[in-house]
Amino acid sequence: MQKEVTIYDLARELNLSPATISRGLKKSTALNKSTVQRILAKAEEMGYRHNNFASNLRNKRTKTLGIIVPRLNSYFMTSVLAGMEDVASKEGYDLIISQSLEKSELEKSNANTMFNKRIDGLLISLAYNTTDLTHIQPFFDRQIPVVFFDRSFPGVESTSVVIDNYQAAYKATAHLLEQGCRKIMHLTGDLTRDIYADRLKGYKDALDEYNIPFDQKRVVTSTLNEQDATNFANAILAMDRAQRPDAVFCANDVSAVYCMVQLKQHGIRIPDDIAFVGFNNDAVSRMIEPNLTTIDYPGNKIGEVAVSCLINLLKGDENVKNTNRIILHSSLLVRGSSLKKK
Amino acid sequence: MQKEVTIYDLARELNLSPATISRGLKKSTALNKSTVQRILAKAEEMGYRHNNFASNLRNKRTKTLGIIVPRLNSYFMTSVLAGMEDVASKEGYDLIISQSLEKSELEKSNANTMFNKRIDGLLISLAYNTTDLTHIQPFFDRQIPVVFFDRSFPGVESTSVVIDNYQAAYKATAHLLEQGCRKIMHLTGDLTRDIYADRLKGYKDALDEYNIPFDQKRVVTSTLNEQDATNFANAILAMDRAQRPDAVFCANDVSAVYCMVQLKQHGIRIPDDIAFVGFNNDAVSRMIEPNLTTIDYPGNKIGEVAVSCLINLLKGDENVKNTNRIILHSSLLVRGSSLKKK
DNA sequence: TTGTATGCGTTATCAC
DNA sequence: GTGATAACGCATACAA
Repeated sequence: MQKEVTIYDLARELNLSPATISRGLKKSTALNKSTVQRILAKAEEMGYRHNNFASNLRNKRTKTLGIIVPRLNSYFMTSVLAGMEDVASKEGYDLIISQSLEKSELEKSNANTMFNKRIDGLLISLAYNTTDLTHIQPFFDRQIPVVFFDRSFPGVESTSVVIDNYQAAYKATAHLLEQGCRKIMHLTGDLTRDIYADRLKGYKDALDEYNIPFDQKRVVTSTLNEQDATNFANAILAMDRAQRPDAVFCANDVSAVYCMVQLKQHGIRIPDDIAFVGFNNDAVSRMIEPNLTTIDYPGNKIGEVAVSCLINLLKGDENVKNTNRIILHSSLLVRGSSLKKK
Repeated sequence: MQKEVTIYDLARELNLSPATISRGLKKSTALNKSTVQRILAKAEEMGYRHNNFASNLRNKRTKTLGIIVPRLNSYFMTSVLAGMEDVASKEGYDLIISQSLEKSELEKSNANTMFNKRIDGLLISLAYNTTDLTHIQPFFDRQIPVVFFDRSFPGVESTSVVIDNYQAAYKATAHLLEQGCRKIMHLTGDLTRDIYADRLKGYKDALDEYNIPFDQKRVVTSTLNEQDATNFANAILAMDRAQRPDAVFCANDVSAVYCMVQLKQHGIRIPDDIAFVGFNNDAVSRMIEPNLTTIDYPGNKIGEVAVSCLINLLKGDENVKNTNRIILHSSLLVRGSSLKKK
């Protein structure tokens, strides 16, 4: 281990006090411009590296943000993280990232770990089956700011950065209705997650707008994974003609794709027999044939906004503190899977 | 900000010295068992949290490992990270994760950031176009251990955790040959990355084994992304019948899938006209029809091994220091895309 | 087995 | 403008 250069070394070399060096390094305006220049130059020359630990110890801040996500393996999540990393690093914050793998248990344990690591703030997108926020309570208790993104919690006092899932689902469903579909099924996730509840509501209201009676049997709740999507497809295949849907609106792209694969293997033509709309604009939506119509929304932006928001909270910004929801724009990308030939 | 409990608080409560508390907290065997118990109990009771910063400052270690990956958005990478997180957290290490997005420039800047954050060790999978290791030199200079995984660098003195890409590619190609394919094309990535060079070699040697002359025109280098895969497919479509391949071996699944999609849209039947083999066992390999034959290898395991290795290095383990490559097992998963009907 | 004293590198509070 | 000093919380060499 090589010896590290400290402010004392710089002080000695420049015949200044460590205090002055410390100020110079952060370009304090209370110092002579020329002094600052000399200090910066010397630091560069001697290969000085700021020591976060001493600094954190002194400041009682860790300059670290914790992130808990359900999974990292979607294009959406990757974009979110990229956006977060971008803003965070500009503001000098580190990120600690962990996955809950959609399990509430793991989410709790991750939150606990982060609490013990004394992160300055937490960014979290909830797991499927998280039904309470007791594991977040320690953060609330210590006034450590928490920002929810994408998957939030109803009625929570923290800020949430989300899209208008209701609106997006409404648009998706209305699009199918415009294509002439009348028996539209909806494959959704756990309805305790507000994003899925909101999407269901959008679906319902669109039907209502077109005077199609809502039918509970047309809504299927699942984990949206490969197995469930295939099961869902099999259920459709088992229906008699009169029952069969002429369209399916899935709450994510992955489930839509697996479902389409299964249906196609059994001779269902898409979109002629059944039209499809997904959600997320994942890469897979462009791999399936026909390409999947889906809802696109900006992961990057969500990440950027969430971190900015958190950092403003850390700075004690009162405006942010009173902001409950930040809603970002989403749009419908129409592709082959939902375009009925006229 | 609530006041934190320190070892001094515990010392006062228990009428012991801070030194004893410090020892007790790490269950030093030099202490009375009962003393340790009392300390642990009190710590629990008072809500004591260990302060990493004070500890790191004292120890001159950060207990943080840096990870640089090309991208986070594949199932493989997610598995690798999960494996890394698992072992690292068991050993009390934090992870800082960053993406190079396949750009050497970004990789350099990330490495630099991590160097300045004083990570104890670095885990890196190189970007496509990284041709030198000058950005890693500072780590070598300061004897900060570096472990390469998946994508390594030829001739580097550090340990690498990889699979036998040569063997895997050999198996993949031999499988196609056994299916009766004779005009096998290979879509590969940047050949400066040894994994792609090795795969090419495996492809060549398998051909050789079957006495098929190697033809440079049958090998296409690309970035393996959506656009390149589609272009590659178009090039195949533009060939006259005699030239057209009867099989394609792609260096990853994503390119194979995009290529298949494009070919299918132009009436090519898979596997009858052209058989396909990919690499990675990504989720998309099971979304395409027919399902893609691919090479499966354990991301989790690679992550676990890489971190164990790095931690042993940090402990000064000489055996690891002298280990140049750790090679993990991979296997061929045969699926519809390469199974010619007899 | 436990206690004393000190330093890790930085920064904030006073001084001057 | 700049300097002296203490404090952040922990861990270790040395004493007892």
